[in-house]
Amino acid sequence: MQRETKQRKAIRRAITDAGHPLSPAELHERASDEVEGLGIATVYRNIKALQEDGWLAMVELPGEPPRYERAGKDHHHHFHCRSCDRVFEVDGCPGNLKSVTPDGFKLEDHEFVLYGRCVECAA
Amino acid sequence: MQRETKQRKAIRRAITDAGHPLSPAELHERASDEVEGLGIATVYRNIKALQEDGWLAMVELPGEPPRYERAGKDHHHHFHCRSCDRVFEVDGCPGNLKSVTPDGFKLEDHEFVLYGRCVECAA
DNA sequence: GTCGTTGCAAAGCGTTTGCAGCCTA
DNA sequence: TAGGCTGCAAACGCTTTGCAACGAC
Repeated sequence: MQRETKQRKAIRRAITDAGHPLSPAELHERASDEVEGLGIATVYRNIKALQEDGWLAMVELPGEPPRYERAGKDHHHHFHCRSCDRVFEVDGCPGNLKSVTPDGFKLEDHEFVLYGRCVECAA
Repeated sequence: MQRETKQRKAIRRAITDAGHPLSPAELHERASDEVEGLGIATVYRNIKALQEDGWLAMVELPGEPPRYERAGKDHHHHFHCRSCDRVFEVDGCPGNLKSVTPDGFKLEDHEFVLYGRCVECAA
C-alpha cells in the first residue's frame, strides 16, 4: 500500500467513525457518502490492503458475513444484537478455557460471541 | 418430509457415521459413496428438510462454511483444529458469561469456539 | 511520467431454484 | 397413480479478477 487516494481515505474514515465492526456493504455505503461512484471492488481491495498493512482487523461471527474494525485493540469479544443486527465490543473474557479443552488438544486461540438484545433494543 | 429415499438414507448415514460436523461438500462426497450420481442440490435440499425435521443441527463457526451434525445433543461447543481442519465437540462451558455482558444488554445465547491442534495433530 | 489505484464488467464459488422425469408409498 | 423427490442446469448473491483509464507522487 503506497498511495493515499481519496477512496482509501474515505474507507479509513468510515471505519474510524463507525465505532463498531462494518460489513463490506456497510463500508461501501458509508464511504460512498464521501466519494461518489466508489466501486465495491475498490472497497474489497482496500479491505485486503489495510488488513495486510495491519490497520484493519477482520471480525468473523458464526453464520455472518465478515465485518471489519480497527486493528490493534486489546483482546475483546463481541455481542451480536439479534434485533438491530449490530455488533458491539465486549471487554474481558470468561477465562476457564483450559478446563474445557479435551486432553491432548493444544489450545492456541479462542473466539467467543454473545447473542441477545443490546441496551437500546432491550428497552 | 415424507418419503425415505435412498439419497436421504445415505445422507443420514453419512452424518451418523462421521461423528463430527460435516460441510455440505463433505456430506455430498461421503453420501456419494453409497448413491452414485447424487446431486449436490439434493444434499442441500435434504440438509434443509432434515433441519426442519429437527434431525439435523447447523454448526456455524466464524469464517467457515456451515457444517452439520445430529441434533438433540447436550449443550456443547466446538474445537477447530487448524492443522487438519476438523471440528470436534467440546463438553462443558466456561461459564462466567454474565460478568462480561455489558450493563443493560440482555444475554440470550452464546457461541464459543476453541482453536488449536487436535490430539492427533499435536503429536 | 510511472505505476499504484480505480471503476466496470466478467468470472468464480457456494447455495438456491425451476423444471421435467422418477420412484416411494 | 399421486405427488414428493431427484438430477440437471440456470439463477443468485457475494467476492475476486482482468483490463484500460486515471491520478498520486
